[in-house]
Amino acid sequence: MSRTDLAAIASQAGVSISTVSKVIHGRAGVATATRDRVRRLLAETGYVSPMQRRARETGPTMVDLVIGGVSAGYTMEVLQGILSAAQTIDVDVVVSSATPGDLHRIDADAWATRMNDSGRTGLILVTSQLTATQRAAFRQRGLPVVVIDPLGPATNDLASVGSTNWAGGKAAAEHLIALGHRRIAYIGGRTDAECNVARLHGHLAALMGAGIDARPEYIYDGGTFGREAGVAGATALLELPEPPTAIFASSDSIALGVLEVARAKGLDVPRDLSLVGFDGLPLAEQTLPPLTSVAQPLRDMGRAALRSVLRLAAGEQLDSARIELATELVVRGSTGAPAR
Amino acid sequence: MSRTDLAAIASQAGVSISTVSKVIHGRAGVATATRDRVRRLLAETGYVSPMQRRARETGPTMVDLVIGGVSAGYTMEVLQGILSAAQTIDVDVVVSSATPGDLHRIDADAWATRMNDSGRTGLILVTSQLTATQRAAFRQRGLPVVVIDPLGPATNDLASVGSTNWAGGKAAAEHLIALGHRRIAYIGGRTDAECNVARLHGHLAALMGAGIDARPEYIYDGGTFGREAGVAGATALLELPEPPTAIFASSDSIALGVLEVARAKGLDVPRDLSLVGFDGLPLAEQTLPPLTSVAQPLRDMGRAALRSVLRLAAGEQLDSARIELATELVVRGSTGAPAR
DNA sequence: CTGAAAGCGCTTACAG
DNA sequence: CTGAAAGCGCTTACAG
Repeated sequence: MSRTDLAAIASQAGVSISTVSKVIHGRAGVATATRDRVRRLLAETGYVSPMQRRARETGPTMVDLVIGGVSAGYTMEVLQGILSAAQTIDVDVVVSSATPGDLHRIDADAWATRMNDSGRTGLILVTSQLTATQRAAFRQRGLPVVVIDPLGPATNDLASVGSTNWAGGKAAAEHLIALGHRRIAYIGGRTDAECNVARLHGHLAALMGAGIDARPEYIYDGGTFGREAGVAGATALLELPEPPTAIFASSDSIALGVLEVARAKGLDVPRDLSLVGFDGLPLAEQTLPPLTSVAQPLRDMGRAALRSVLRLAAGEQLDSARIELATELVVRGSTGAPAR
Repeated sequence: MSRTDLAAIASQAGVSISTVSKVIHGRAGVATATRDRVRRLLAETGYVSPMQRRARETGPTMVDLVIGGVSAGYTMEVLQGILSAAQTIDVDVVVSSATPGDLHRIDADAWATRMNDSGRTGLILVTSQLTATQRAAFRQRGLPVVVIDPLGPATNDLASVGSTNWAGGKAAAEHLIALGHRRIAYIGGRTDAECNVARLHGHLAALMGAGIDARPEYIYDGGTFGREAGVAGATALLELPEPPTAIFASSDSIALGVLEVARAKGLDVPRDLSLVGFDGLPLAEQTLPPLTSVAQPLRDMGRAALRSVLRLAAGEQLDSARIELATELVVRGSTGAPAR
């Protein structure tokens, strides 16, 4: 980014330095047309006043983080990862909360301007997505954005951190297949979440690899990653004429819901029903039986996102716009060989 | 604080403006004695460059928040309360994480200085405590501190926000007594947490009020507010020669552990065992059966803490150093009349 | 080591 | 509505 000063803006706008100064400070005595022209130029060039520049150089490095829209357990893990990494490298994290829906309605231009004014270095979003217009607003001001587990598909113009969802889904199903299961159901999370689609397709790939038909009635669309999806899904699946002997839930929260239903129905897990979750949250260790789960390295993902945003802010190029950390199948007590 | 500019410092130090400028920027060409004199004056007068001044006046209000050491569900509720309140009044929240143990080891002087330099307005701690020395460091710099649910007892020189733990504990036990229970056990959380002690004593007060003897074997010291305390406590309590017909758990997480054990033992909740939790986390609605719980208004507590810290920063006096918001017993499916 | 003087980028009162 | 000009506080090259 070139060093833009008032003089540069002024000459580009064809006005005097005084006029630019007035626009910046919102003083009266500037024609609307002139004001708009200068404003646009100010935004395009990403003008930073010497004070702001100085504040940024002197003050602590500050990164914005937007959470919201995911389970408390998931969010806390990512947050802890980011905070612990931030602490060691002396970065301050400004946290705010917004659902993906809220986010789309935010005026990114005003947001980015504000971040710039406050000397923020970059932005990390959790399980969310920005519109192209919003991303442009940040890019224009040289504010890097990194998304952890973006809802939409990974694109090259958006830095993102995720995990190997497809491989994780495949590992989960393969584990169940290796135990002898043939009737394996899938309970999905948010339909608009790319990670959910990848998990499902990993699951299907494993079935296909083992020569098992993917029955449509064994794929339940939960709509959310919450426990309620597990309750609804398990209820529906276990009432099928030929119920599954194993369920792969696309989140640990969903798996918790499944566990509740199984118990309410008097089913023993894993004897009557095997269950695999996804996320590897701390709560997976604490259920009875402890939950077999595909663990995402959520803390590492938080750390990686912070590192990426700082590297981008320093003008470095990322090796790849998309970072995928490895998932790991953690086998606990909720999976076993099918009874029949 | 008077408006100190370089000229004022220079005249007080008996040197030129140039020299002061050199000292500030650590440039060579200043005698050690001169440098020291100017440095001292700079510190004494609290010189703030126009850029810093501008940044602080222009910039957003920023409050520091330290989380850690409590369950994800609890923390997220408080965090959401603080963040939503902060959003509406345009305050930025800088979050960091530290266990109560970490916190005691931190050099508060350096911390407070840093907060001052970064233009922070105040500090909110969650379920934690500062030493007297640490509190003094913040007081000296005019940085207000508010603690949500402090570990130690409430003192007049520390602003804190909590809930009516004693009344909540009493309400829980009274509810169980009203249902006909006489053998009511208590599973406690952190022993060093004042709120835990208050809940226990509310519980005991209810028993006493109903003329029920408090049996020592019915009071289990879990040591933590986590699920493991519930597992250990329920296991011990249910193996007593005369097991309780109801358990009051001092946190929802503990109650979850109790629920697991009850199921593992084939006990029906609430027919064989009634169960009351404490906190009113979202997860309490999602268990099977849904958990009767003494709800703390965690989001409101977060909001109140933010409001308090801002009022203190504005130089206002709080009506009371200790704010206690009302708990509310939310009756769900985990409590009923004892079978026998 | 020191400071008068020129210069920096920005702001503002004011003449047109 | 506009901009030349004076001024702001700070920085810096340079003469002493």
